[in-house]
Amino acid sequence: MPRPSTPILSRDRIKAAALEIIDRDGLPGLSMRRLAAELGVQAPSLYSHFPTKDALLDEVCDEIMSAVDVSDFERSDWQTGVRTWARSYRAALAAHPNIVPFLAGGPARRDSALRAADAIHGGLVRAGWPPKIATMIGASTKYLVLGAAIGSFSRGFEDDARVYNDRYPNLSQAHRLAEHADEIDEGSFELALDSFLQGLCLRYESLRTQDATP
Amino acid sequence: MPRPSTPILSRDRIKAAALEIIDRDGLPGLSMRRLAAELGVQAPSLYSHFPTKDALLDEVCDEIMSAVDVSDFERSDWQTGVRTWARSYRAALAAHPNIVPFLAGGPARRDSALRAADAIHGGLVRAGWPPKIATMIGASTKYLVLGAAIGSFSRGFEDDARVYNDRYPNLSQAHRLAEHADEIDEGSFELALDSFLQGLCLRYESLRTQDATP
DNA sequence: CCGTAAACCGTACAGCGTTAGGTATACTGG
DNA sequence: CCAGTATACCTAACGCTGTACGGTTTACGG
Repeated sequence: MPRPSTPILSRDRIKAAALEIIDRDGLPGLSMRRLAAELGVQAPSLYSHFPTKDALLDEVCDEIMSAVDVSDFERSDWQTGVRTWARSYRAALAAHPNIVPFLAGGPARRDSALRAADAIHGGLVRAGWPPKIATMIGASTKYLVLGAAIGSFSRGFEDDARVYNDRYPNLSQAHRLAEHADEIDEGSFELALDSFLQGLCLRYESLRTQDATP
Repeated sequence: MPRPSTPILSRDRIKAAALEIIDRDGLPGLSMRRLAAELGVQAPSLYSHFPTKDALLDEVCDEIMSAVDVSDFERSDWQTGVRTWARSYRAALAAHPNIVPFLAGGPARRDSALRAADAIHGGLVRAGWPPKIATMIGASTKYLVLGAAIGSFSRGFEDDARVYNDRYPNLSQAHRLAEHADEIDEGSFELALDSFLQGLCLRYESLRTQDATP
Protein backbone atom coordinates (compact mmCIF):
# COMPACT_ATOMS: atom_id res chain seq x y z
CA MET A 1 0.00 0.00 0.00
CA PRO A 2 1.69 3.18 -1.23
CA ARG A 3 0.41 6.71 -0.82
CA PRO A 4 -3.26 6.48 0.20
CA SER A 5 -5.98 8.56 -1.42
CA THR A 6 -6.87 10.26 1.84
CA PRO A 7 -3.92 10.62 4.24
CA ILE A 8 -3.95 8.28 7.22
CA LEU A 9 -1.59 10.33 9.33
CA SER A 10 -1.34 13.96 10.26
CA ARG A 11 1.01 15.76 12.60
CA ASP A 12 -1.82 16.47 15.02
CA ARG A 13 -3.06 12.90 15.02
CA ILE A 14 0.45 11.62 15.67
CA LYS A 15 1.02 14.07 18.51
CA ALA A 16 -2.31 13.21 20.10
CA ALA A 17 -1.66 9.48 19.92
CA ALA A 18 1.85 9.90 21.32
CA LEU A 19 0.60 11.90 24.28
CA GLU A 20 -2.12 9.33 24.90
CA ILE A 21 0.42 6.52 25.05
CA ILE A 22 2.70 8.50 27.34
CA ASP A 23 -0.16 9.31 29.68
CA ARG A 24 -1.28 5.72 29.72
CA ASP A 25 1.97 3.74 29.67
CA GLY A 26 4.64 6.20 30.72
CA LEU A 27 7.51 7.69 28.81
CA PRO A 28 9.36 4.38 28.21
CA GLY A 29 6.08 2.93 26.97
CA LEU A 30 6.22 5.11 23.89
CA SER A 31 8.09 3.57 20.99
CA MET A 32 7.80 4.53 17.38
CA ARG A 33 6.56 1.04 16.55
CA ARG A 34 3.86 1.03 19.19
CA LEU A 35 2.82 4.52 18.21
CA ALA A 36 2.66 3.50 14.57
CA ALA A 37 0.70 0.36 15.40
CA GLU A 38 -1.84 2.40 17.32
CA LEU A 39 -2.24 4.57 14.24
CA GLY A 40 -2.58 1.58 11.91
CA VAL A 41 0.70 2.24 10.17
CA GLN A 42 4.32 1.08 9.96
CA ALA A 43 6.93 2.78 12.12
CA PRO A 44 9.06 4.42 9.43
CA SER A 45 5.97 6.17 8.03
CA LEU A 46 6.07 8.47 11.03
CA TYR A 47 9.31 9.91 9.71
CA SER A 48 7.40 11.50 6.85
CA HIS A 49 5.95 13.87 9.45
CA PHE A 50 8.64 14.23 12.13
CA PRO A 51 12.38 14.04 11.58
CA THR A 52 13.10 12.25 14.87
CA LYS A 53 11.33 10.96 17.95
CA ASP A 54 12.76 13.82 20.00
CA ALA A 55 11.34 16.37 17.57
CA LEU A 56 7.93 14.78 17.98
CA LEU A 57 8.23 14.90 21.76
CA ASP A 58 9.37 18.52 21.56
CA GLU A 59 6.20 19.45 19.76
CA VAL A 60 4.06 17.51 22.18
CA CYS A 61 5.71 19.47 24.98
CA ASP A 62 5.12 22.70 23.15
CA GLU A 63 1.44 21.93 22.91
CA ILE A 64 1.26 21.21 26.62
CA MET A 65 3.06 24.44 27.41
CA SER A 66 0.62 26.46 25.35
CA ALA A 67 -1.84 26.16 28.24
CA VAL A 68 0.48 28.18 30.48
CA ASP A 69 -1.04 31.56 31.25
CA VAL A 70 1.22 34.59 31.57
CA SER A 71 -1.43 37.14 30.71
CA ASP A 72 -1.77 38.41 34.27
CA PHE A 73 1.64 40.01 34.02
CA GLU A 74 0.03 42.58 31.75
CA ARG A 75 -3.30 42.72 33.50
CA SER A 76 -2.46 42.72 37.17
CA ASP A 77 0.30 43.22 39.76
CA TRP A 78 3.46 41.12 39.69
CA GLN A 79 2.37 38.79 42.47
CA THR A 80 -0.82 37.87 40.68
CA GLY A 81 1.18 37.48 37.50
CA VAL A 82 3.57 35.04 39.13
CA ARG A 83 0.79 33.18 40.88
CA THR A 84 -1.32 32.72 37.79
CA TRP A 85 1.71 31.71 35.77
CA ALA A 86 2.94 29.21 38.33
CA ARG A 87 -0.48 27.64 38.88
CA SER A 88 -1.29 27.25 35.22
CA TYR A 89 2.22 25.93 34.60
CA ARG A 90 1.89 23.35 37.31
CA ALA A 91 -1.60 22.36 36.22
CA ALA A 92 -0.37 21.85 32.67
CA LEU A 93 2.40 19.53 33.84
CA ALA A 94 0.29 17.72 36.42
CA ALA A 95 -2.12 16.79 33.62
CA HIS A 96 0.71 14.87 31.90
CA PRO A 97 3.22 13.95 34.59
CA ASN A 98 4.89 11.20 32.61
CA ILE A 99 6.32 13.56 30.04
CA VAL A 100 7.84 15.91 32.59
CA PRO A 101 11.28 14.24 32.74
CA PHE A 102 11.64 14.84 29.03
CA LEU A 103 10.16 18.31 29.12
CA ALA A 104 12.40 19.39 31.97
CA GLY A 105 15.50 18.08 30.28
CA GLY A 106 15.34 19.96 27.04
CA PRO A 107 16.18 23.62 26.76
CA ALA A 108 13.45 26.23 26.54
CA ARG A 109 14.20 27.19 22.99
CA ARG A 110 10.74 26.83 21.59
CA ASP A 111 8.82 29.88 20.59
CA SER A 112 5.98 29.63 23.08
CA ALA A 113 8.44 29.23 25.95
CA LEU A 114 10.41 32.25 24.86
CA ARG A 115 7.31 34.37 24.51
CA ALA A 116 6.31 33.37 28.02
CA ALA A 117 9.76 34.18 29.38
CA ASP A 118 9.60 37.55 27.71
CA ALA A 119 6.24 38.37 29.27
CA ILE A 120 7.38 37.25 32.73
CA HIS A 121 10.63 39.16 32.71
CA GLY A 122 8.94 42.25 31.27
CA GLY A 123 6.21 42.20 33.86
CA LEU A 124 8.60 41.89 36.78
CA VAL A 125 10.89 44.64 35.55
CA ARG A 126 7.95 46.94 34.90
CA ALA A 127 6.89 46.37 38.50
CA GLY A 128 10.23 47.68 39.68
CA TRP A 129 12.33 44.57 40.21
CA PRO A 130 15.94 44.89 39.09
CA PRO A 131 16.49 42.84 35.92
CA LYS A 132 18.86 40.42 37.61
CA ILE A 133 16.42 39.65 40.41
CA ALA A 134 13.59 39.44 37.90
CA THR A 135 15.54 36.72 36.13
CA MET A 136 16.05 34.92 39.40
CA ILE A 137 12.41 35.13 40.36
CA GLY A 138 11.50 33.60 37.03
CA ALA A 139 14.05 30.85 37.51
CA SER A 140 13.02 30.16 41.10
CA THR A 141 9.38 29.85 40.16
CA LYS A 142 10.25 27.52 37.33
CA TYR A 143 12.29 25.42 39.75
CA LEU A 144 9.34 25.13 42.08
CA VAL A 145 6.92 24.13 39.33
CA LEU A 146 9.26 21.63 37.73
CA GLY A 147 10.18 20.09 41.05
CA ALA A 148 6.55 19.78 42.06
CA ALA A 149 5.73 18.19 38.72
CA ILE A 150 8.57 15.71 38.65
CA GLY A 151 9.00 14.75 42.26
CA SER A 152 5.44 13.99 43.19
CA PHE A 153 6.37 13.62 46.81
CA SER A 154 3.80 11.28 48.14
CA ARG A 155 4.41 8.67 45.48
CA GLY A 156 7.85 8.19 47.03
CA PHE A 157 6.51 6.16 49.92
CA GLU A 158 5.38 2.62 49.68
CA ASP A 159 2.00 1.62 50.93
CA ASP A 160 3.38 -0.69 53.59
CA ALA A 161 3.01 0.34 57.19
CA ARG A 162 5.35 -2.17 58.83
CA VAL A 163 8.50 -0.73 57.33
CA TYR A 164 7.93 2.65 58.88
CA ASN A 165 6.67 1.79 62.33
CA ASP A 166 9.76 -0.24 63.04
CA ARG A 167 12.63 1.88 61.96
CA TYR A 168 11.37 5.37 61.20
CA PRO A 169 9.11 6.49 64.05
CA ASN A 170 8.50 9.92 62.57
CA LEU A 171 7.19 8.43 59.37
CA SER A 172 4.64 6.20 61.03
CA GLN A 173 1.86 7.84 59.04
CA ALA A 174 3.81 7.94 55.82
CA HIS A 175 2.00 5.01 54.26
CA ARG A 176 -1.19 7.03 54.42
CA LEU A 177 0.33 9.54 52.06
CA ALA A 178 -0.58 7.48 49.05
CA GLU A 179 -4.25 7.88 49.87
CA HIS A 180 -4.07 11.66 49.76
CA ALA A 181 -1.31 11.92 47.22
CA ASP A 182 -2.82 14.58 45.03
CA GLU A 183 -4.02 16.61 47.98
CA ILE A 184 -0.58 16.61 49.58
CA ASP A 185 1.10 17.44 46.31
CA GLU A 186 -1.14 20.38 45.56
CA GLY A 187 -1.08 21.59 49.16
CA SER A 188 2.69 21.47 49.24
CA PHE A 189 2.91 23.40 46.02
CA GLU A 190 0.51 26.05 47.24
CA LEU A 191 2.33 26.30 50.55
CA ALA A 192 5.61 26.78 48.78
CA LEU A 193 4.21 29.31 46.34
CA ASP A 194 2.49 31.31 49.08
CA SER A 195 5.52 31.33 51.34
CA PHE A 196 7.82 32.19 48.46
CA LEU A 197 5.66 35.11 47.38
CA GLN A 198 5.32 36.34 50.95
CA GLY A 199 9.05 36.32 51.31
CA LEU A 200 9.41 38.16 48.03
CA CYS A 201 6.93 40.79 49.21
CA LEU A 202 9.10 41.59 52.20
CA ARG A 203 12.04 41.99 49.87
CA TYR A 204 9.96 44.10 47.52
CA GLU A 205 8.95 46.53 50.24
CA SER A 206 12.46 46.99 51.54
CA LEU A 207 13.55 47.50 47.97
CA ARG A 208 11.07 50.30 47.41
CA THR A 209 11.70 52.10 50.71
CA GLN A 210 15.40 51.89 49.88
CA ASP A 211 14.76 53.44 46.47
CA ALA A 212 12.69 56.20 48.04
CA THR A 213 15.45 57.25 50.46
CA PRO A 214 18.65 57.76 48.49
CA MET B 1 39.03 -16.20 29.83
CA PRO B 2 37.04 -17.66 32.73
CA ARG B 3 37.20 -16.59 36.33
CA PRO B 4 40.34 -14.44 36.76
CA SER B 5 42.79 -14.98 39.62
CA THR B 6 42.22 -11.52 40.99
CA PRO B 7 38.73 -10.08 40.34
CA ILE B 8 38.54 -7.41 37.65
CA LEU B 9 35.25 -5.97 38.75
CA SER B 10 33.78 -4.86 42.03
CA ARG B 11 30.51 -3.17 42.84
CA ASP B 12 32.30 0.03 43.81
CA ARG B 13 34.43 0.10 40.68
CA ILE B 14 31.36 -0.40 38.52
CA LYS B 15 29.42 2.32 40.29
CA ALA B 16 32.32 4.75 40.01
CA ALA B 17 32.80 4.08 36.30
CA ALA B 18 29.07 4.43 35.65
CA LEU B 19 28.92 7.78 37.40
CA GLU B 20 31.96 8.95 35.50
CA ILE B 21 30.34 8.12 32.16
CA ILE B 22 27.11 9.81 33.17
CA ASP B 23 28.95 12.94 34.26
CA ARG B 24 30.96 13.01 31.06
CA ASP B 25 28.49 11.85 28.40
CA GLY B 26 25.07 12.28 29.96
CA LEU B 27 22.49 9.74 30.99
CA PRO B 28 21.84 8.35 27.47
CA GLY B 29 25.61 8.01 27.07
CA LEU B 30 25.65 5.21 29.61
CA SER B 31 25.07 1.77 28.17
CA MET B 32 26.01 -1.50 29.71
CA ARG B 33 28.31 -2.25 26.78
CA ARG B 34 30.13 1.06 26.99
CA LEU B 35 30.41 0.74 30.74
CA ALA B 36 31.79 -2.76 30.37
CA ALA B 37 34.24 -1.65 27.69
CA GLU B 38 35.55 1.08 29.96
CA LEU B 39 36.11 -1.55 32.62
CA GLY B 40 37.87 -3.91 30.20
CA VAL B 41 35.11 -6.49 30.31
CA GLN B 42 32.13 -7.80 28.35
CA ALA B 43 28.68 -6.39 29.07
CA PRO B 44 26.99 -9.48 30.57
CA SER B 45 29.73 -9.74 33.19
CA LEU B 46 28.21 -6.73 34.91
CA TYR B 47 25.17 -8.83 35.72
CA SER B 48 27.24 -10.87 38.13
CA HIS B 49 27.27 -7.77 40.33
CA PHE B 50 23.98 -5.96 39.62
CA PRO B 51 20.69 -7.58 38.62
CA THR B 52 19.67 -4.78 36.23
CA LYS B 53 20.86 -1.43 34.95
CA ASP B 54 18.23 0.33 37.02
CA ALA B 55 19.46 -1.35 40.18
CA LEU B 56 22.96 -0.11 39.40
CA LEU B 57 21.66 3.42 38.85
CA ASP B 58 19.68 3.19 42.07
CA GLU B 59 22.83 2.47 44.00
CA VAL B 60 24.72 5.26 42.27
CA CYS B 61 21.93 7.62 43.31
CA ASP B 62 22.05 6.29 46.82
CA GLU B 63 25.73 7.08 47.02
CA ILE B 64 25.13 10.61 45.79
CA MET B 65 22.36 11.10 48.31
CA SER B 66 24.58 10.01 51.16
CA ALA B 67 26.18 13.46 51.05
CA VAL B 68 22.90 15.09 52.05
CA ASP B 69 23.13 16.55 55.54
CA VAL B 70 20.08 16.45 57.81
CA SER B 71 22.04 16.62 61.05
CA ASP B 72 21.09 20.22 61.78
CA PHE B 73 17.54 19.14 62.49
CA GLU B 74 18.87 17.66 65.75
CA ARG B 75 21.48 20.30 66.40
CA SER B 76 19.76 23.57 65.59
CA ASP B 77 16.41 25.27 64.97
CA TRP B 78 14.10 24.12 62.19
CA GLN B 79 15.06 26.90 59.79
CA THR B 80 18.72 26.02 59.99
CA GLY B 81 17.80 22.38 59.63
CA VAL B 82 15.88 23.04 56.45
CA ARG B 83 18.55 25.36 55.08
CA THR B 84 21.41 22.96 55.65
CA TRP B 85 19.40 20.08 54.28
CA ALA B 86 18.34 21.97 51.17
CA ARG B 87 21.79 23.34 50.44
CA SER B 88 23.59 20.04 50.83
CA TYR B 89 20.88 18.32 48.82
CA ARG B 90 21.22 20.80 45.98
CA ALA B 91 25.00 20.66 46.09
CA ALA B 92 24.93 16.89 45.86
CA LEU B 93 22.72 17.00 42.78
CA ALA B 94 24.52 19.93 41.16
CA ALA B 95 27.72 17.87 41.30
CA HIS B 96 26.07 15.27 39.03
CA PRO B 97 23.30 17.04 37.13
CA ASN B 98 23.01 14.43 34.40
CA ILE B 99 21.70 11.75 36.71
CA VAL B 100 18.98 13.95 38.19
CA PRO B 101 16.23 12.96 35.74
CA PHE B 102 16.69 9.36 36.82
CA LEU B 103 17.05 10.19 40.48
CA ALA B 104 13.96 12.35 40.50
CA GLY B 105 11.89 9.74 38.72
CA GLY B 106 12.36 6.82 41.05
CA PRO B 107 10.62 6.60 44.40
CA ALA B 108 12.47 7.39 47.59
CA ARG B 109 12.40 3.87 48.89
CA ARG B 110 16.09 3.51 49.63
CA ASP B 111 17.21 3.40 53.21
CA SER B 112 19.27 6.59 53.28
CA ALA B 113 16.38 8.59 51.81
CA LEU B 114 13.97 7.21 54.39
CA ARG B 115 16.33 7.96 57.23
CA ALA B 116 16.64 11.53 55.96
CA ALA B 117 12.88 11.90 55.63
CA ASP B 118 12.50 10.63 59.16
CA ALA B 119 14.96 13.17 60.53
CA ILE B 120 13.34 16.03 58.63
CA HIS B 121 9.80 15.22 59.63
CA GLY B 122 10.85 14.61 63.22
CA GLY B 123 12.72 17.88 63.46
CA LEU B 124 9.87 19.93 62.09
CA VAL B 125 7.27 18.33 64.34
CA ARG B 126 9.49 18.76 67.38
CA ALA B 127 9.73 22.45 66.53
CA GLY B 128 5.97 22.72 66.76
CA TRP B 129 4.79 22.34 63.18
CA PRO B 130 1.62 20.27 62.74
CA PRO B 131 2.52 16.94 61.15
CA LYS B 132 0.59 17.65 57.98
CA ILE B 133 2.36 20.96 57.41
CA ALA B 134 5.68 19.36 58.31
CA THR B 135 5.10 16.88 55.52
CA MET B 136 4.30 19.71 53.16
CA ILE B 137 7.38 21.69 54.12
CA GLY B 138 9.50 18.65 53.42
CA ALA B 139 7.79 18.12 50.08
CA SER B 140 8.05 21.78 49.11
CA THR B 141 11.74 21.91 49.87
CA LYS B 142 12.32 18.77 47.88
CA TYR B 143 10.42 20.31 44.98
CA LEU B 144 12.63 23.36 45.07
CA VAL B 145 15.85 21.35 45.17
CA LEU B 146 14.81 18.94 42.44
CA GLY B 147 13.56 21.71 40.22
CA ALA B 148 16.75 23.68 40.68
CA ALA B 149 18.81 20.62 39.89
CA ILE B 150 16.92 19.53 36.82
CA GLY B 151 15.89 22.78 35.25
CA SER B 152 19.18 24.64 35.24
CA PHE B 153 17.52 27.80 34.09
CA SER B 154 20.22 29.61 32.26
CA ARG B 155 21.06 26.64 30.09
CA GLY B 156 17.65 27.08 28.53
CA PHE B 157 18.72 30.05 26.46
CA GLU B 158 20.86 29.86 23.41
CA ASP B 159 23.94 31.95 23.13
CA ASP B 160 22.68 33.91 20.15
CA ALA B 161 21.84 37.55 20.67
CA ARG B 162 20.01 38.25 17.43
CA VAL B 163 17.05 36.03 18.23
CA TYR B 164 16.21 37.92 21.34
CA ASN B 165 16.76 41.53 20.30
CA ASP B 166 14.32 41.16 17.45
CA ARG B 167 11.32 39.43 18.89
CA TYR B 168 11.66 39.37 22.66
CA PRO B 169 12.70 42.83 23.84
CA ASN B 170 12.64 41.91 27.50
CA LEU B 171 15.09 39.08 26.94
CA SER B 172 17.69 41.21 25.20
CA GLN B 173 20.26 40.22 27.78
CA ALA B 174 19.26 36.61 27.89
CA HIS B 175 22.18 35.41 25.82
CA ARG B 176 24.50 36.65 28.55
CA LEU B 177 22.97 34.15 30.91
CA ALA B 178 25.17 31.39 29.64
CA GLU B 179 28.24 33.26 30.83
CA HIS B 180 27.00 33.40 34.40
CA ALA B 181 25.00 30.21 34.33
CA ASP B 182 26.18 28.78 37.63
CA GLU B 183 25.95 32.12 39.38
CA ILE B 184 22.36 32.66 38.23
CA ASP B 185 21.41 29.12 39.15
CA GLU B 186 22.82 29.29 42.62
CA GLY B 187 21.50 32.82 43.17
CA SER B 188 18.03 31.80 42.09
CA PHE B 189 18.09 28.80 44.40
CA GLU B 190 19.24 30.90 47.36
CA LEU B 191 16.64 33.56 46.61
CA ALA B 192 13.92 30.96 46.50
CA LEU B 193 15.11 29.24 49.67
CA ASP B 194 15.43 32.53 51.58
CA SER B 195 12.04 33.82 50.47
CA PHE B 196 10.40 30.48 51.16
CA LEU B 197 11.84 30.32 54.67
CA GLN B 198 10.89 33.92 55.38
CA GLY B 199 7.35 33.20 54.33
CA LEU B 200 7.33 30.12 56.54
CA CYS B 201 8.59 32.18 59.49
CA LEU B 202 5.58 34.48 59.23
CA ARG B 203 3.33 31.44 59.24
CA TYR B 204 5.27 29.95 62.16
CA GLU B 205 4.82 33.06 64.30
CA SER B 206 1.11 33.34 63.65
CA LEU B 207 0.87 29.65 64.44
CA ARG B 208 2.52 30.08 67.83
CA THR B 209 0.57 33.21 68.85
CA GLN B 210 -2.55 31.34 67.86
CA ASP B 211 -1.54 28.43 70.07
CA ALA B 212 -0.79 30.77 72.96
CA THR B 213 -4.26 32.37 72.90
CA PRO B 214 -6.87 29.62 72.97
C1' DC C 1 -1.31 15.90 -19.32
C1' DC C 2 2.88 15.25 -17.46
C1' DG C 3 6.53 15.65 -13.90
C1' DT C 4 7.34 16.02 -9.24
C1' DA C 5 6.54 15.70 -4.50
C1' DA C 6 4.16 13.26 -0.98
C1' DA C 7 2.94 9.37 1.97
C1' DC C 8 2.80 5.14 2.55
C1' DC C 9 5.34 0.24 2.34
C1' DG C 10 9.09 -3.38 3.44
C1' DT C 11 13.74 -4.27 4.51
C1' DA C 12 17.70 -3.62 7.12
C1' DC C 13 21.29 -1.91 10.41
C1' DA C 14 23.50 -0.84 14.58
C1' DG C 15 22.88 -0.57 19.34
C1' DC C 16 20.19 -1.49 23.50
C1' DG C 17 19.13 -4.43 28.09
C1' DT C 18 19.17 -8.91 29.24
C1' DT C 19 19.28 -14.34 29.32
C1' DA C 20 21.51 -18.87 28.75
C1' DG C 21 25.06 -21.76 28.97
C1' DG C 22 30.01 -22.69 29.00
C1' DT C 23 34.72 -22.73 31.39
C1' DA C 24 38.34 -22.29 34.41
C1' DT C 25 39.57 -20.62 38.67
C1' DA C 26 39.01 -19.67 43.81
C1' DC C 27 37.19 -21.03 47.92
C1' DT C 28 35.39 -24.50 51.36
C1' DG C 29 34.39 -28.89 53.86
C1' DG C 30 36.04 -33.36 54.80
C1' DC D 1 45.43 -32.53 50.46
C1' DC D 2 41.83 -33.19 47.67
C1' DA D 3 36.94 -33.07 45.96
C1' DG D 4 32.90 -30.21 45.19
C1' DT D 5 30.76 -26.12 44.65
C1' DA D 6 30.22 -21.33 43.94
C1' DT D 7 32.24 -17.57 41.50
C1' DA D 8 33.41 -14.38 37.84
C1' DC D 9 34.42 -14.10 33.67
C1' DC D 10 33.36 -15.53 28.59
C1' DT D 11 30.54 -16.05 23.91
C1' DA D 12 26.20 -16.32 21.55
C1' DA D 13 21.80 -14.90 21.02
C1' DC D 14 16.93 -12.85 21.71
C1' DG D 15 13.74 -9.25 21.21
C1' DC D 16 13.53 -4.60 21.36
C1' DT D 17 14.81 0.20 19.98
C1' DG D 18 15.44 4.54 16.66
C1' DT D 19 16.09 5.33 12.10
C1' DA D 20 18.10 5.14 7.00
C1' DC D 21 17.14 3.42 2.50
C1' DG D 22 14.64 2.47 -1.65
C1' DG D 23 10.43 1.15 -3.88
C1' DT D 24 5.53 2.18 -5.32
C1' DT D 25 1.47 4.52 -6.11
C1' DT D 26 -1.19 8.37 -5.72
C1' DA D 27 -2.21 13.55 -5.42
C1' DC D 28 -1.12 17.88 -7.00
C1' DG D 29 0.91 22.05 -9.64
C1' DG D 30 2.28 24.05 -14.09
